[in-house]
Amino acid sequence: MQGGTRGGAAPAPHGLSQREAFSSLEGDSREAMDDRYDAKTIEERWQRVWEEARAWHVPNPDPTADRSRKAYVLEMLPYPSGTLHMGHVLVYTIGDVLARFRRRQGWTVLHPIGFDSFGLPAENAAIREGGHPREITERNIAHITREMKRMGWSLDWDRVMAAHTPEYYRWTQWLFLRLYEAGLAYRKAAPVKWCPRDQAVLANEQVHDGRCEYCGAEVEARNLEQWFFRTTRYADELLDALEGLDWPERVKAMQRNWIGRSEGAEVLFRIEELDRDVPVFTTRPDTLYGATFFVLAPEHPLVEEIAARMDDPEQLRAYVRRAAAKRGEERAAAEHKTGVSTGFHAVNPVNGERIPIWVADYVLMDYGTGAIMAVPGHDRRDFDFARAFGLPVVRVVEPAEGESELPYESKERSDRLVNSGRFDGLPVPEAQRAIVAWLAEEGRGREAVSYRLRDWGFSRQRYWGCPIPIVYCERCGEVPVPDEELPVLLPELEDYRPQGIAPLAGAEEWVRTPCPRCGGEGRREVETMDTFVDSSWYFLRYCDARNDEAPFKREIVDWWCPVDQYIGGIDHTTMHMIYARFFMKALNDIGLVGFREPFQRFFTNGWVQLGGTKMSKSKGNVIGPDELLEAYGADPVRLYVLFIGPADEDMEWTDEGIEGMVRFVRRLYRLVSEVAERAPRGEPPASALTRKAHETIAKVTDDIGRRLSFNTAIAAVMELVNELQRAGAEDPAARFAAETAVSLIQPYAPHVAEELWQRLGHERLWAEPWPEADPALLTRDTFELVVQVNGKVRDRIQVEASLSEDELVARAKASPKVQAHLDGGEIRKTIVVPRKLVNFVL
RNA sequence: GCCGGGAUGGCGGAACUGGUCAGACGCGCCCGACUUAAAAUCGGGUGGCCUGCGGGCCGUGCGGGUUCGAGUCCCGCUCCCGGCACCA
Repeated sequence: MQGGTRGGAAPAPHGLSQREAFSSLEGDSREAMDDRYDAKTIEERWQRVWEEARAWHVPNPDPTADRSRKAYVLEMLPYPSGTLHMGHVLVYTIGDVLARFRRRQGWTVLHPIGFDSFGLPAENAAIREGGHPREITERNIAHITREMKRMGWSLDWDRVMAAHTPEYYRWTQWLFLRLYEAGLAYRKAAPVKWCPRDQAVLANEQVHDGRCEYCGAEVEARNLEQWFFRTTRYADELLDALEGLDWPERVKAMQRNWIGRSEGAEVLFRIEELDRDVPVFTTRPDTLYGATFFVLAPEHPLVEEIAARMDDPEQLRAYVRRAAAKRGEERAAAEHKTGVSTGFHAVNPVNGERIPIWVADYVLMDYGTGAIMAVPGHDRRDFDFARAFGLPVVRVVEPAEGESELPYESKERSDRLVNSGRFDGLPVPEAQRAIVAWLAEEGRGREAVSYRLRDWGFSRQRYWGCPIPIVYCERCGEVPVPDEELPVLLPELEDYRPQGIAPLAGAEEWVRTPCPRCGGEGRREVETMDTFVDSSWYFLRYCDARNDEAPFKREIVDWWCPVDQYIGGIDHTTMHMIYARFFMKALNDIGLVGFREPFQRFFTNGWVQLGGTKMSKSKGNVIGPDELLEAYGADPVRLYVLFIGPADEDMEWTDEGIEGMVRFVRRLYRLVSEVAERAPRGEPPASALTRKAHETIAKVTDDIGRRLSFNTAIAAVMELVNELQRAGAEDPAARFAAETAVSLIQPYAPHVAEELWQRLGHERLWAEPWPEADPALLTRDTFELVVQVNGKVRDRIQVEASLSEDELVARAKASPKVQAHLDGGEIRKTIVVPRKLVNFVL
């Protein structure tokens, strides 16, 4: 624990205060041994019982069984870091409450767990520590598994998977081959950063100011053949299907932004000197007359053609090289726009005007067509460029009234075209239609849609990942490895540091393999898959986790899926969650699954903060679950992380808070123990305490099941416990109230609940049906009628629920307090809200 | 710039469909009981101002509005958080 290092705010180091708290828990020697809450003993005992009963294992149902009461509860696949952190504690506790709750409601619950065990962190840790990624990964998995079990999460460990095991990645490869066959996985040349001195591919983050992070050499762009999934084929569906998902609005908004659909037109410009047509994409076809120059991205294929015909191409080529070495962010962050004039010209199809062609890195090759018509009068970026290089700026859109400075980017309905030939005077929307229609007629353009979403480049020049099952043969070319030869095992490697094109290239014996098609000499693909491929289908594997003939059986997957409740961080919204959605659409089209969306309902957890900021090692404000478990026990920690605040918002951890939760658990423990011993048995009377218990059942059931409002459910149980305590252990309803409280708190604090349930003379609370509120007890036969005069509350009177509206008014009017305020006035209006209030308006 | 979310006591938060003097539950703080004392525990209090102790007035970021009634709905702002962003 990072004692005393967090912001200097805490008077005492955490370690200390927790140890004090711990000793005080044990401290009270005067209480009977039996009535002392000892988290450790209780938790170990019940974890053993559950393990022996295999309580959380769920067998696969008959695929024809009714699936109206199934719940697939899933937390995002964890990367197996050395130890659990507070984020895990929150996420898995949320899922666990839901899983335990639904099980007790008689649902068939799938609540599995696994590990995202391929990937850079393990590889980097291995490079740092000098071990093998596999050893480090497996050690971490073993450790984190123990911690997860100590948290008491009801996970089905019989279905555990880990992405780095051949049993799993065999099927990752198998699925890749299906996508490959369907034309959804393909290779194309794409630029990577290459350090000529280290002879290695660099990750984007390893490039600073166009230089290698390690040796400082100037980085080059290399076009490497890389693997892509055709995510863009589903761009429209990925966007439109968001509508039907029960996800938080901000998550949907993020995906919409990410997909970035925009409607416009593609327009063909003729390049005069090459006598070639080049398409551009624009969202403003109405501004076509305002195009005063034309820009190609530095990576545009025509740039080299142009350079080849220039008298002095060196300046242009140097610019292209410089642009290639820059990272995307560096290009975007550039203070001033840069570019080079080519001396070539493009012809505007609408008026035949010749405009100069420039090459500039503010135009991106991978959006639109990699070329633009520049309209500086109505586009900020083109305007900046025009200013920098003294290019003309023309106005072609004018607001209906008033002045407007250029660049004028807005497009009000009333804005009209000027300087646009025969389209002058047309309002912007009509002008767009008219110009596109004219272009289409002339064969110079058409309506077009462009997306920000790119195809997913999933090959990595790294060792610790799933090998891509492809062999390159001189005669046959690119050949997929046949299914029977899967898995393509990741070879053991002495040196797996990034070097050359990819570390696997160094495993010469592994690389050389006969071509599966012709038997001639072949070489294996040496790149590995992005770990997001592993996590795009893991939730399918859980359904049929021990199948060694296929990744899964379709009927079984179709029975369990889609995931009913997905839980995880909002930070995975745009990558993982889009990739997994893409996978389901692809697998459905291939016929491997019967649905198209993986996650029906999604809950985003907040972050546990300390001292106002997210816990992080670098800030030194980390509280580890290990220490908390030691100091307080799993139940109080589970209760507290869900009690601090709404689980989907960031929350501030405080030592006082968790200590308050320990107090609550101890109070519950003592109170229920007393009730178990002394409370009368038999049917509870229809008393206020009994009613409170039923109201609490209704509230907690709704809070967990419908609202996912975990904090308010705990508060409701606390209210019940408070009322029980006031009534005392001898109250005739005490036993029922205690049983209800224990039963309702069980999803949150399963160990102590089980212990208390046993004390109350029962067993197996985890399998006990969830209590149901008696509706007869929820509707009271009297209620408190609020009487207002002019909207101000003047009295509250107990009345029978059976009274009619007229009778309510009569009672209200009869109240002396109300009379005092009605005095002298004439009642103009009377509002009656049944079962709530009467309001007299004077 | 575009898009999304938010602002309630000393603090975390509650109030779900406009309807119980807004503030549940917890933390903190204050008072009391138990104790030689302390801790623990238990009981009580705790939005602000005024009070003749009956109560009165004000109060949910700011300014307007709708309504018998607004934390909740509408319009206009301020600030905070998040996503996208040379995306043509």
